[in-house]
Amino acid sequence: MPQTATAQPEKKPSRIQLRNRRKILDAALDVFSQHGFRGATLDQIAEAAGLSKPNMLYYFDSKEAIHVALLNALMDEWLAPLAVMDPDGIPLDELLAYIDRKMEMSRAFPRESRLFANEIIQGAPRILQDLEHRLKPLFDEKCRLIRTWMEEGKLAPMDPGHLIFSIWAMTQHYADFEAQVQVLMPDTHAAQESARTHVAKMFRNLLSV
Amino acid sequence: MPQTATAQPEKKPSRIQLRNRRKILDAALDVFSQHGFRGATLDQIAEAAGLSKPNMLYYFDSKEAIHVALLNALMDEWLAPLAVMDPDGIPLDELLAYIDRKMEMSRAFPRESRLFANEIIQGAPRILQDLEHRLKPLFDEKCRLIRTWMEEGKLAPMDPGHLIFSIWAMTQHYADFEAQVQVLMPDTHAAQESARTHVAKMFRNLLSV
DNA sequence: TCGTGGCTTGACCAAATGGTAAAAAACATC
DNA sequence: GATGTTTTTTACCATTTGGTCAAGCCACGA
Repeated sequence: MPQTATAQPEKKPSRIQLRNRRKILDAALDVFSQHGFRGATLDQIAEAAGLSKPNMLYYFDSKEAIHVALLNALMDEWLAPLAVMDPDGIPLDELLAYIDRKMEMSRAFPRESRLFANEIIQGAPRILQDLEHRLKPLFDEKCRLIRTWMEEGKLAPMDPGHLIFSIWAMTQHYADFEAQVQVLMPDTHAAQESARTHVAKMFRNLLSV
Repeated sequence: MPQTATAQPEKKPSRIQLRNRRKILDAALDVFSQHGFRGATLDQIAEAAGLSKPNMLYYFDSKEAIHVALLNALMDEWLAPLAVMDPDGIPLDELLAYIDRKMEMSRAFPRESRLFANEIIQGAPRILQDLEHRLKPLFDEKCRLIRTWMEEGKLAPMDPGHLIFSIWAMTQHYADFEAQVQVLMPDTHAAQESARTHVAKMFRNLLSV
């Protein structure tokens, strides 16, 4: 059982294991992000991964195990742009840089964005714990930081929590609702580019004191 | 075949038909908005509707027929707040009123919001036509209107399309990602209220010339 | 080069799922 | 209350789905 996340003995994974686990997780990202957990099937994932279904289940105990592993593996990566915000930087620059990083991630990793979006829209049944224990502390910490900046008069005053929500909403919209954006603004490339400057301007305007 | 939307003969539906079709659509809204199309099952919908599965299929030809009927029935209602924006009103007031209507809808009808969100995140396979033929014309019309207002100097200049995206992103975020919002801001009632003023201030700030 | 243990497969299974057929029940109309 | 029509139920079906199992393959260290 190479996949058990149980404990001590844990041999180091072989090259084959690493390669196949990566293939599975990548395929799962494709399928889960497109159909959500219940809508995705093991056969789809197996085919996308180029493995047989039993072979896949040799690496992960169950469908749910794949999903959880995927979310866990991506969570840190997904939160990195926020985590990196520097208390010693120039407040407005830090926030605008954060927004730009998020816009860039949305553009570069739409599958990841939709994976989380699907999970959360459906009530986050499989990552509520993670939200509590990994997202919440980070969120609270950054809210305190931003509030401090505002109290020092470095940023326009507002609720830091809602500010962060605004940033998430705006940046992820272009990835999560890409199908709609594409219908309404057919020139996707231009839309992406102008979206970036639009969002940047919007928040600069909002945050400037 | 009471459910065929085909054509002419179409007898007027009986009281029982109306009642049961409403029950089915309401149940389907519950289930589809929570699990997405592929993740929802007919058994779940039937149970939520208080009908047997075959009885339900007496009213709708298939799972897909229920989903499509639901989306169609809700589309106009969902677009009403935008449609109602008045070319002869005061530009800033019109837009802020629109934003407020959207925030209110998000609060009052989160299921509907999530239904569309699920469908669009998953690539909108069953309503692309509708987006093209019902949403796009309305979107284009309102973009032209807003552009006119901006050219008249009544609003700060920006891309009207991205402005509308911003409004959608911000207003729907609180419904679609409610699970996350609830983890990060546990006092939901207060969050809802402050969200409203936050978003209003944000866009007033952005749009004021 | 020969085992041996990690890796892969084909055959299989029980449960769930979307959907059907036909009879029974309920209802309306005369 | 007989008769035709709408609505509901019971029993069923084929396919899909998540998952298992035992046997076979193959890579690699001794």
